[in-house]
Amino acid sequence: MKNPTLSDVAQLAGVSYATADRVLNRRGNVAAKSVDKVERAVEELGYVRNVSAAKLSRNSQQKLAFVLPDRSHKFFARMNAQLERAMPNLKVAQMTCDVIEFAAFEAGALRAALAGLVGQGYGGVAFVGQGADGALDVLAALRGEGVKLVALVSDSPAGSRDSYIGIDNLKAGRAAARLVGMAHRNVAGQAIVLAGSMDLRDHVDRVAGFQDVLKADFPNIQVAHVIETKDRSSIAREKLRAALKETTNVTAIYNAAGGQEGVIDVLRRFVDPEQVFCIGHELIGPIRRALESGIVDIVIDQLPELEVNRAVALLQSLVDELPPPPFPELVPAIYMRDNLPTEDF
Amino acid sequence: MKNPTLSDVAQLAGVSYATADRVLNRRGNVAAKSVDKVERAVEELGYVRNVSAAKLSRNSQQKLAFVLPDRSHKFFARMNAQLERAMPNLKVAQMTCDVIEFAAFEAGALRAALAGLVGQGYGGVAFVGQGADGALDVLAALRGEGVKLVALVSDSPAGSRDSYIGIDNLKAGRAAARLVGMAHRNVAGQAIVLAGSMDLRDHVDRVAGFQDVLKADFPNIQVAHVIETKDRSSIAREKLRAALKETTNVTAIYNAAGGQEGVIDVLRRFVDPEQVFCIGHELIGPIRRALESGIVDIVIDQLPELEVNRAVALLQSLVDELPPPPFPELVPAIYMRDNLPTEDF
DNA sequence: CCTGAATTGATTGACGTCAATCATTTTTGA
DNA sequence: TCAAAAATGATTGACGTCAATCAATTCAGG
Repeated sequence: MKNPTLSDVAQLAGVSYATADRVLNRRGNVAAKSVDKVERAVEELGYVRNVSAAKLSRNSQQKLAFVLPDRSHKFFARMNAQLERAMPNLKVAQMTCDVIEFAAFEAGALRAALAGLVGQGYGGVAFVGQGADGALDVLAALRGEGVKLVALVSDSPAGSRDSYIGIDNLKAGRAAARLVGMAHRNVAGQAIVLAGSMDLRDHVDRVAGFQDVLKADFPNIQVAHVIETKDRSSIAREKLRAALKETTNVTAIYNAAGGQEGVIDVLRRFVDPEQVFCIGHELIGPIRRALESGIVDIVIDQLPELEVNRAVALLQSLVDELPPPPFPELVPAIYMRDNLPTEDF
Repeated sequence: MKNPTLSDVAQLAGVSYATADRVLNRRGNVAAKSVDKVERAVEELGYVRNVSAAKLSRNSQQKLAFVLPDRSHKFFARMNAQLERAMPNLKVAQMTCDVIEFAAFEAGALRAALAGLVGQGYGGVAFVGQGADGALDVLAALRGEGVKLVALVSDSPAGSRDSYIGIDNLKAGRAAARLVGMAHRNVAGQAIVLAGSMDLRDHVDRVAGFQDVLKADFPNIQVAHVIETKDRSSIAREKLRAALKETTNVTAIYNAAGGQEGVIDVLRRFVDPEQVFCIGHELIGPIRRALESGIVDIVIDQLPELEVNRAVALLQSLVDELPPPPFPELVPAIYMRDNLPTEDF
């Protein structure tokens, strides 16, 4: 009924409490055969450390940090808001959480933000991996001092973090293409694709997935343009407008990028929603309204609230050295005007 | 830096530790003005109970139970498996979790299963609410002895449980209709709808949502039949076959029910996938393969693994009287052959 | 003002782990 | 075989809360 304690383990192993403790907390100076005896006893009793007692004894407030692009990007504002909602829960777990914002798409900004965390005693850090390639040394420094790292939304190289939480962008792009294809019903047409930057792995993946499926299953839909917007509305507006002018029979627009206001602007003014199937990413205010009014047909959303929840839970288990929660694969929502969430983002 | 303790609260409030304790743990026999003083001090210090210390002191193994339809239903097998994966995490939280299976679709089976839990000292119970109408008295009995209740997948009446975890089936049906409509591109056609039983709220909602959207936005798609299958493959097979025979120009099939093997059978043998847009619910083995082979176009999945995770987390917070985690609205996955999860269910 | 009831104060052992100290025993190597 | 090194044992205070006890004080009603 009652869980075994470390004393029980020691007793069964035939060693003192002190030795059992040395084994479990890796304090060293233990003979191999003692380690063995203790481990066998742990196994036999199914001993698991009483986390409550451990935390209480250690009596340490763990510090977490979330390093996110500034919240002027509405997508990251959603993450920020969710983090805010999670604060009470973090508090009862005896943790604090700082949010560090950095200028998105500015080279070196992530690096600088992360560098500020070195030596500050953080137990875990979640960061949006966009631009992490230029921060590998800082990430290594953090890990070196025992900080647990979780990449969010956009992955950083495998060796540089403990875990990644984000969607599979290749699949997202493929799904987008399938939906476009379905909506065409074998009618031929031209598609325009927008991406923030072909330097960003996320966007590259989405575009690649999109093109793969079109090529394989819907050959009569051609990708006429792949536009780079740098996630800026003004650029998107101009380039999309130009592309529309020089292309006949545009039947689909896939915006794999963020910052969609510019795209919607053009759609609203120059495009017949009946003729053009339009699909984008991330449900933020303006996009939602475009969806509701029929200008946009589908929005793929990576559910940042869910990602934040997972990051928090994962960091908690990492810093306490507990087994990670069994997360199923993260699958983005596909929103239409008919299944929008009740809360507005 | 360090969190305030109850002693700090007592001191600030100008009462003894004992009195502060009496207030926080509702032990009674405290004068109103003392309660007030303590509450003000709590507020001012931002005191939150140290959960680790509380759990340690109480030293109680909490018992949870999940009451699910038997796992011969592959959908519930998925839940079962996820629960299995969550066991280590429950163990470190000093909790145990029993899984009680009952015969699905058998009147009284849920009631009987729940009745077996009364007086057994459970701290929290999650149950699939299908058929809960006949078990309201047992639910009341459980709540009466302090058991926290969470309805899963299918809700039970609002007053009979603490919380509900499941998808919005109306929205799911609406989304299904939208996808069907998109794929028709203004071409007229006939749709066949299948449901397990029109007594089940879930299925009724899905069908209603489906019909709503068709009526409003795609009037040239008619619902020719609404078939009740009792979630049995044999019935689905027969009735669908008959419906197909007597209907010309069938262009869509929406299966809102579980137990889809029968439907797939018929599709495989008698239906041209090119002509008929087919959409169903819940990604289980056979459906997945039908999706991959092009017989089924879309599967809406309510992500039972996620639901189980939430139920576990929610029950934990309920039994420990902690603030509930900030869950965003649960949105079902829309699977196509292109965005299937890596793991097979 | 007195009495019984209500309220408050003071204190304590337990919960299981951590982290430390100090003494003792065993092992190793020259 | 002996000294140094390695390993082990024994013990302890702290962590913050819970749940209990018992004594002391305040309050209400007659």
